[in-house]
Amino acid sequence: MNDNHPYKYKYWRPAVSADNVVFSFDGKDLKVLLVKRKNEPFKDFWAFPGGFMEENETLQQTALRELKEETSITPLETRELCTMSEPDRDPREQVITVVFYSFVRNVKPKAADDAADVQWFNIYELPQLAFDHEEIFTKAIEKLRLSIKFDPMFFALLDKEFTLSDLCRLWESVFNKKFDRRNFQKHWTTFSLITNIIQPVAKSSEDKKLPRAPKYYKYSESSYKEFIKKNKVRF
Amino acid sequence: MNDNHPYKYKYWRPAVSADNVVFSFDGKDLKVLLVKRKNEPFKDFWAFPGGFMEENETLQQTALRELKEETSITPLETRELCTMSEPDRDPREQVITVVFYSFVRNVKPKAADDAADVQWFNIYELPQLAFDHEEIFTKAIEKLRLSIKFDPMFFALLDKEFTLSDLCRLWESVFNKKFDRRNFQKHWTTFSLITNIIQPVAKSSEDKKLPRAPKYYKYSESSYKEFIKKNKVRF
DNA sequence: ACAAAAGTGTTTCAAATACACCCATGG
DNA sequence: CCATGGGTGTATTTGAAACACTTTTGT
Repeated sequence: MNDNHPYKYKYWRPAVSADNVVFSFDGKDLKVLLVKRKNEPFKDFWAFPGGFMEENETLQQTALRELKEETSITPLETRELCTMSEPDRDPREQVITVVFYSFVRNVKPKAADDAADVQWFNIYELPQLAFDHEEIFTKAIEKLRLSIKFDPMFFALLDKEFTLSDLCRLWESVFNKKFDRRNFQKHWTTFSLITNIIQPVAKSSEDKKLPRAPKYYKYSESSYKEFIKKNKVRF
Repeated sequence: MNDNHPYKYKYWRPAVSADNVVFSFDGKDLKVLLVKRKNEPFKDFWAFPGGFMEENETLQQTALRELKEETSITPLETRELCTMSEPDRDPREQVITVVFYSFVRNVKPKAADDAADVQWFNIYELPQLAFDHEEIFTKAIEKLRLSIKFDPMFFALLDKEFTLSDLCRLWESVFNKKFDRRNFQKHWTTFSLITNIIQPVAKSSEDKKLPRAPKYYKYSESSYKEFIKKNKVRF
């Protein structure tokens, strides 16, 4: 590195980027947001939206800023997933990337300047990805499956008012397998209705055409926090 | 930044460091490894061992290299904890740090050049820490408590051959509370002996002076993997 | 009348909890 | 002979699992 630089710490430094794994759920399939790269390296490959860090922002801000720039999407909440730092993960020079994941609902992305295309993909039907993004995706799915039980952020994937069938379909998408609807419902109507984590609501507008009208529920953050407080480890 | 630099990506870049939260367990208390800083900023404050990234290494390698340099300790395994990137977390310029955590047993650290002192601290009696390291520690404890049930790395905190009382004391240290010894033992002698995750061994050297000779167990990685395979999510 | 989506019910079984008691050893 | 650390046993309760049946409505 040129010695005539403004840094106080005289250390080599990698380029630093932040990427986003954004999930959404259309009521049937879990989707993940990908952008088609307009530039080298990996031109025309699909990749998770993201970009380079700028001065005076946190990496989370980098992630959200780039996501908005490239796809016009802004999730309410993001979580850190992992950091990728293999020296040759970018063919040109060493770039470390910090990956965040988030959930959104019912949003249509708009492709921006440096992305040729933006699209939701069924998580079980992904195209080939740029860089080490397939490895990133594997980590994201693992995190997803680990956290669905206790991370209330998951409810961001559902409408504010949802049915237990909706919730069940979400779980089935996350684990890519069928669950027993009866036991699934019982679990939530006993365990979770006692804790009030989900609460019944009178659904105002009934849009779906269903043989029988389902009950609707909403997620209660305050009850969730109450539950977490009480739920201590014992033996 | 000076324009005459060798980087292909012409972006601003922060200094990047890696830090280590290293836990150990002396049979009674959980400890964490801290170094006393010899240099500014935060001179004479205690901090987690770590340092700046060098070219052509991964962040995990950075963490392990710095840990070895500063304390002479090399854990068998490390895991990523989080990334800290608040612009003002370092008073001189923006430094992002990727934090790793690991477990070791029975090692004495040796202070090195750029650390005035190295010491194990009871995790419930920590001194004031440098930078945002107290926030890092809070995250580390949370991770610890979340993962003790299913992360086999935890057994690295025990001797290869351990008693169920040892294991119980470890849990008690992690959660900072007492467990019912009877139920704790039953849990491991039923659930986990069936899965063979821990297996009884004939203890060779009996060093402790106890009223009654306890049974000794060892952790079985292969049985753990077998268990994880079978343990599927259902409803 | 029947398919399709939604709801409820029962029985069983495994695991967590909350308890009490016995055993061996060193002082 | 008793305190201490270690081991075993039993009753209760809870939640998960594996099952079948009923309700509503559009066609």
